[in-house]
Amino acid sequence: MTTLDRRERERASRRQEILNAAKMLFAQKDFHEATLDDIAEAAELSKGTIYLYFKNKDDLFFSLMENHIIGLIELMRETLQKYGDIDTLILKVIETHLGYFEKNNDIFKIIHTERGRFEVNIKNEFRKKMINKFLGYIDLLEKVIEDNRGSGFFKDYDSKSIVLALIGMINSFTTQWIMGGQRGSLKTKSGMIYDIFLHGTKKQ
Amino acid sequence: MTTLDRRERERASRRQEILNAAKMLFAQKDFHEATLDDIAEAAELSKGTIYLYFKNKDDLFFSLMENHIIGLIELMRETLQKYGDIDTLILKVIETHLGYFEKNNDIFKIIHTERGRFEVNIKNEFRKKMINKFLGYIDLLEKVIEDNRGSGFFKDYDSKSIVLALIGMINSFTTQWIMGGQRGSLKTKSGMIYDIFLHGTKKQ
Amino acid sequence: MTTLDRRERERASRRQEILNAAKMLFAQKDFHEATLDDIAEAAELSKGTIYLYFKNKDDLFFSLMENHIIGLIELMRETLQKYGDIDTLILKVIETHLGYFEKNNDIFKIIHTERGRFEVNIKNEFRKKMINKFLGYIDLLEKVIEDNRGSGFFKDYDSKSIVLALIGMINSFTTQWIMGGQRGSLKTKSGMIYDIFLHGTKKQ
Amino acid sequence: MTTLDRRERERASRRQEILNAAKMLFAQKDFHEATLDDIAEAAELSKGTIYLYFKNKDDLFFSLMENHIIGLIELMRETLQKYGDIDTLILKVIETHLGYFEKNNDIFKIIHTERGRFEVNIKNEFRKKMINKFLGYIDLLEKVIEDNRGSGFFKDYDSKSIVLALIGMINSFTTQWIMGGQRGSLKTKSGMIYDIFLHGTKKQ
DNA sequence: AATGAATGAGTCTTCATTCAT
DNA sequence: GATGAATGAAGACTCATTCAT
Repeated sequence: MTTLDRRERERASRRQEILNAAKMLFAQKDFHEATLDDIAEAAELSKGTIYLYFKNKDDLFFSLMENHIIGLIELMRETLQKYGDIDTLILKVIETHLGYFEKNNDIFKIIHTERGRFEVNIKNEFRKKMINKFLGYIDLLEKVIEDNRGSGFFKDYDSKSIVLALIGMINSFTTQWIMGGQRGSLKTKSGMIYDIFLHGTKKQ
Repeated sequence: MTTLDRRERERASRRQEILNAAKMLFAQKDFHEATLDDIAEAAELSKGTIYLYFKNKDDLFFSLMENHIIGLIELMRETLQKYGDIDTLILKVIETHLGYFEKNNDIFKIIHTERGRFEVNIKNEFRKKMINKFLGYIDLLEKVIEDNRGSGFFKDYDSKSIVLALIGMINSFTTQWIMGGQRGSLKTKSGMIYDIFLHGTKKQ
Repeated sequence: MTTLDRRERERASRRQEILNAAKMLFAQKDFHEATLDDIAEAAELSKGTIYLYFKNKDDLFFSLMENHIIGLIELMRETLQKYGDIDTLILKVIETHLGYFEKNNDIFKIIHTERGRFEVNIKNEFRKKMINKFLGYIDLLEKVIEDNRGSGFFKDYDSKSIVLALIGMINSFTTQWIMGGQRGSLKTKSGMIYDIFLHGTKKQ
Repeated sequence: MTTLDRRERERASRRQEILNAAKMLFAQKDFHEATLDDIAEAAELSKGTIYLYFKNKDDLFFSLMENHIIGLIELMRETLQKYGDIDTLILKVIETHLGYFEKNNDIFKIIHTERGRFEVNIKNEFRKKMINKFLGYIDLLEKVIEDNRGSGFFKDYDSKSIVLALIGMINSFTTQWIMGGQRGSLKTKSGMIYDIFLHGTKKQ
């Protein structure tokens, strides 16, 4: 079935092209301002074709997001398996997170622009699915804290709060880096974040 | 000029009614989904009237934001003048910020939903003005750090980074509180944020 | 409230203009082929304006139909009150029906073109409402038969069947007249229909 | 030429499959609402293949109709040859017509739904062809009347009118039967229609 | 012959903005 | 100043038709 395979591959690659075009546009304009005409033009496809690959604009948008959240979660999972020492682990978590968005800064822009939309107003199914993916990521990090509770490493705040503190800082620096025009490497901030977080949350 | 005064006052109050209606709707929907029809109806005014008070939808939106950022800055200024001791000051800064958004959670929702729009993609004038207001707030806090550098209180990271770390954490908890349905008082988080921030950024 | 009255009247007349334009176009093309652009242009209005008077295309279409069915029922009611003698009554019923569609032949075209659509496939609410209006008309005529049953005038077939026979013939001739280009007066057929129906359904 | 024959036969059967799928769908939806995608799926064929058998959607639709009108005409011709006595003949004509649509009620639904389209607004060639087929059927029945004029059986109305009266009644009952959900046999109405028509059109 | 991916014109509908009253 | 009717540009989505494989 080589023909079928090829067709399958072509379909997948076409889908990817659309997602790439969409990524570019959603990073520039916001959801409502990026039109399907724009996206089709950027993908060098006709508008109708997009509907062969995605049910509608929402589907396209959330597929894009989902893919990337999944990608980030995968990457983070790998990191978590590689390092045992909690100290190192935290640094690596920060680096992985920053690294991912340094590389995929378009996606960060989109998440940053649209996140509020599905966090605050959960109306439709797509958004609900989306937010669950996000929460999955938080959960993953929460477990890291939880698993290292015994070591007496962290203060007695609940794990979710500890994770929120970390994520909050990371996002803050990422935003800053994006707003400043992505100058230099975002990863250079890892050390500082690590330091502040570590001393901030460590049992004295 | 009592007549003029009254006219002036009436005009201002009308304007405020529109802003209130807009606040309610932008907190529920998102910029593009909240229509001027909605807002006019909520303000119990005709759509055309809105254009007598605001140049267009963008102007209405950014006036709303601007008012509140100014309000927050005012409030923060007062706080800063009241407390001299850096230790106490930091706690009070956190409390003031959390307190403001606990009270004005509609505005936080809007900022949270729309922030990305003017932070990441600065296209039009309104947005540029907006972002400057935000930066003004950051500057204000930066100065607090700067003014207490001599005391050897803070680590040698640049002041902006220290502020970003703090703001990032605060936002993270505020988002969490909003998403969780504003249960309890947001201010209860002040202590924890203070603790983490303080130990995280303090010179050992 | 003369101003309100005038506004009311203007609104009603505008609505009527739209209905007239719609009538013209639905008589020429079918529901799907007559576009809102066409209708707006014929009404010398912008497309958006139509939506100030009708919820959507379906609403416009069914309002048009409803108005006319109601009009026909009204007219028929008046006829029924004027004549007591069953013999005359039947002739007048036929004349009224033919007269109505001779005058409103656009509407007959539309009903004839679209009737099947809501008779056979009753999906949406509008269509359900529509068909009920039609059935109301049939009911009205059934009652005429029923009320004259005692006189031993009609054969013992159920009233609905008797009415269906009559309506069937009337429609057949109206269609023929329309297809033939509305030449001459449709009402000239009354006598023949009356004759065939009367002798066909009369008790021997 | 056995190969050619087989190919011929296969082609014909494929064509028929498409027509059957189309019949099913046009009976459910209406010309514009039944899409070629639907039809292709129902026929278990690719959309493109339909275009190898039919010029376009109109062609498919009218071929379907044409086939059936031809079928009805054939059937009626056979009936007409079997019975000599005008009395019996009329009953048999009614039974044949009702029988055909009882069996092919999908087709009746379609004709009922779409008839207006080609009867009232004759625009394109397909439709013109269609209407001529219909008129051919009327002509056939007209000839029956004409051929029995000598016998002094029918009133002196023109034959077309007499046929229209008959067809009108038949259609009226068929519609009723379809709308009522095809309960019982439509043919049971033959007697009544025959009775009303006979006495209605018979010379006294 | 058969496929089904691609097309793009065409449709309904929405909504910020204007303007006569 | 206030109104709200009218506008029309713009957007998401559909679907008959074509064509390379």
